[in-house]
Amino acid sequence: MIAGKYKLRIVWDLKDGPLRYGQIRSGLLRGADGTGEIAPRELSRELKALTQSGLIDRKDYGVVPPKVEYRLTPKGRSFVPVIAAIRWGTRHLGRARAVDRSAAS
Amino acid sequence: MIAGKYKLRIVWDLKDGPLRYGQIRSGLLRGADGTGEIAPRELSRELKALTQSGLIDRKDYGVVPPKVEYRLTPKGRSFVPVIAAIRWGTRHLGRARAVDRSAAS
DNA sequence: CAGGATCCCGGTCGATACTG
DNA sequence: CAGTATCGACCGGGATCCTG
Repeated sequence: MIAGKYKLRIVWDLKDGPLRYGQIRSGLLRGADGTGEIAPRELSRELKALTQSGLIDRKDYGVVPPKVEYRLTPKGRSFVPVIAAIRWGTRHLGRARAVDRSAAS
Repeated sequence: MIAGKYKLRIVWDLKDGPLRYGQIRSGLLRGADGTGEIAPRELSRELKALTQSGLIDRKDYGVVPPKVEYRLTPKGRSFVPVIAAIRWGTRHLGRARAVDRSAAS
C-alpha cells in the first residue's frame, strides 16, 4: 500500500493541507540544484496508486490552465501518525534523510 | 535500512528473544504447506544486511552441526515500537496480512 | 544446519519527448 | 499546468543445486 519510493513522502507532505501537482513535485526534489527530480510519469503513478488506495483524494478544478489539488482522505490522515513513528525511529537510528522543511518535532 | 521483503518481519519475530537461522526461516513461511518459503540465499542476505545496519546481532556457536543465533541489538529493540505502529496502522487501514502467532495487541 | 553459487524473471524507477 | 508515451537500466527476489 505504501510501497514505492515517494508514497510516504507524498502523504507526509500533504499532512498540512492540499497541494497541487507541481507543488508536490517541488517538494520531492532530491538535489537543491534541481537535477534528478521525480519524473512526471512516476509522480503520476504514485498519486494514482495512492488515490486508488483511498489515502489521498484528487480534485480537478477543470479549468485551463489545469489545476488539480491532492489532499488526504480521513484514511490518509489516520496514517500520518504511523509515518511520524517511522520518522521518529529513523531519526534515532541514524540514516534519516531529513528532507523536512516544516521544522516539526 | 528496513527495505526488503522480510526485514520487518524478521525484526518483529526476534522481539521475543533470540532465534536460530532455521527458526527464523520457519517463521517466514508463506503457505502452511511449506511451498514458497524464503530462499536461503534471500534470508542470508537480509540477515547480513540487518547485521550490518546494527539492528541484529549474529552469534555463531562454532560447533558442528552449525548453530547460529540472531538477536536484536539495543538499536534493533528501539525499532520494535516503530514496527508496532506500522502494524497498528495496517491493521486499521485494511490490507493487514496478520501473520502473527503471538496473539499480541 | 546454515549458508554459498548461479541463473533469470518481473517490477520499479529514471530520462526524454510530447500534449490538451 | 498536469499530465502521457516510449524506451531502457537496475536490482530485488524466486528456483534450484551445492557444501563445510
